[in-house]
Amino acid sequence: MPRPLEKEEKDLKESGHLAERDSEKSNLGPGICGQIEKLVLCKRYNEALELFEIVECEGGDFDVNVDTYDALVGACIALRSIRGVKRVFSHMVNSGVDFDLYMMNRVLLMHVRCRMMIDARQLFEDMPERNLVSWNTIIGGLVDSGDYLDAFSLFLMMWEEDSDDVGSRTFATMVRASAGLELISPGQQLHSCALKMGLSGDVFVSCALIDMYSKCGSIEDAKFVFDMMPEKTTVAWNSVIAGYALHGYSEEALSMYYEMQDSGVKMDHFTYSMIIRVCTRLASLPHAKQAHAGLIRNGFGSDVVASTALVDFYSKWGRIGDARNVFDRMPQKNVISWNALISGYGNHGRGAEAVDLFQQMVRQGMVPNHITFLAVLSACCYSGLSDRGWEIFESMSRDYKVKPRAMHYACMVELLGREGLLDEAFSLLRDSPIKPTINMWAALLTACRVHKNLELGKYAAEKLYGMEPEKLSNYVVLLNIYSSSGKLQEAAEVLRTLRRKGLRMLPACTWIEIKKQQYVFFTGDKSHPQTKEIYDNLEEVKLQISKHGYLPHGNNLLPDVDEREESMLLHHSEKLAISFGLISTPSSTPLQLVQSHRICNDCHNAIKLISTVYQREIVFRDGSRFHHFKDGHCSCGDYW
DNA sequence: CTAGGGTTAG
Repeated sequence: MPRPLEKEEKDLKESGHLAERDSEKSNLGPGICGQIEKLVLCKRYNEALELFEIVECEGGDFDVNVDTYDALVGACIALRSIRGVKRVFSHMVNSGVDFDLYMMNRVLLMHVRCRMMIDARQLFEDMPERNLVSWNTIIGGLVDSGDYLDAFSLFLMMWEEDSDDVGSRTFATMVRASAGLELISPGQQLHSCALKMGLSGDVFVSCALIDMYSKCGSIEDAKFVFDMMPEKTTVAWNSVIAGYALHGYSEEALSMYYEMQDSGVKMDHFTYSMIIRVCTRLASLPHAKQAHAGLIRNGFGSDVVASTALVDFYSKWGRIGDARNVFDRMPQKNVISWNALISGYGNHGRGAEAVDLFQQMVRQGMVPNHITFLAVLSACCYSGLSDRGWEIFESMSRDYKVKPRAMHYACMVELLGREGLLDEAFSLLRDSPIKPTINMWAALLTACRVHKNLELGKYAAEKLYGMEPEKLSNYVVLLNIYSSSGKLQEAAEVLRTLRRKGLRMLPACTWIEIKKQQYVFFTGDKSHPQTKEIYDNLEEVKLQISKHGYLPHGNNLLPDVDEREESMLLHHSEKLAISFGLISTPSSTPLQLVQSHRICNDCHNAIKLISTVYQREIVFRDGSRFHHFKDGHCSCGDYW
């Protein structure tokens, strides 16, 4: 039963929300209707609906007036309770209460909010009269549930019925529908209509337009609409930043964020979530720390989404301890938060802890999804926990009713491949209930490369050519397999195929951030002002790691780059970047690098030794995965 | 009617 309402009642009376209540309706006991209305006013919606249900069950029919129905409808809207909608609505119908236009619109909204779109459409059809609110409610509901085309046809009906009555709200909604369809032309038409009707100054229309243009691929138009806004709201800034982030313009997104900060507009948890994600892509620790501080300072520290983004950031950049800290402080966590941390542990080569967390999450009643399983399976895979991996793989559909998808099979192919069980890996791929996908063949091909199985590797590579003939890296892996086993003729053949197809290898580049500044290095790069120091230091590094057993072995494995680079092994972009990092940061500072291609064997080996000799943690993201080098070991288990 | 923007994997 509801707890007493004295405090809220007092507050409401003082604020004028409660007037001469209780006396006027006394048809049922001690003012049940009044109780319900008060509970709704205090946002205690669950209790309001419970009370309604109790009275309904006990008393059979009791008189409820319009205000109480309105309150109950409000409770259903707030709670999105389908059960509530059914009960309240049928009570209303049976009571013969008068559905005026206002009440019809409320009832319509109640159905829309609870995603009962079939009933909502029927209600709308049956309405004896409709106004702008009715149209907006039903059209908005259709857009929210992704029925964009239906939304358009209703909008056109509305337009024909009375085009003068179409307001800015409707326009904003329809612009959102165009964004959902990812069709720019209806969006443009709506834009010009809005201009003609003088609605373009409307904040909501502008924000919807920004979002629509960026989702339809025109960030320039989005920026134009944004620039035209006389007063830029938080959402306007967020929308345009989201646009840049969506298109991979991370630097632009970041600089817009600083402009937003300077403009004095309040930033919210949406802003921070996006920016933290941008920092993840840019591998920028200082900017991420700044955003983390801002998040806390502005009181969004307990936001689930932003905190999850932070967990992801810290774990991707080598700071799994910090990730864990953020996670442990989160007052609420969702599946995504757990997934982020589990895959973090997996990427750090800490599979046992990932499995522990998985079990902990299940014990706490969190329901794992397909991504959870991908995270925990790949954690087992990276750490060589194959028995545990198989157990979990088998339990996922049996105990958790999550059907393994192609990616889960690809992961298990990799798990077998790591152990050198290539035939078993191939059988799993062939016998899986899913048609083998690119990822499954690629996992097999990687296994063949690492374990030097020419025949199967060639077979997998050919499959991949058929599936993605324009993708360079497939050819390069085969090229590597051939050249590393001395099959030079075959290697030359692959190169000829490449030329025939006009596929050019792109130069590899590595970038590193020092003091909030990004530096990019190409192989043999001499454009940096400190070039001499970088190269001299590299010689010194080579000398130091040679004492610990470093031997250049360029003929062993080509990187995914131009063959010219083979002779420039020592000057690979990752080595240059690391050399620069070593001389530009205090000792024991971790280094963070991003590489466009897959790291080559020689660099991988060299970096492992550097991490020991110079006592540096080196976090390296390459084209295929995440490497965390520490004390001479890499989190990938030397398999990538 | 009270709109518009955000997090995990690939």
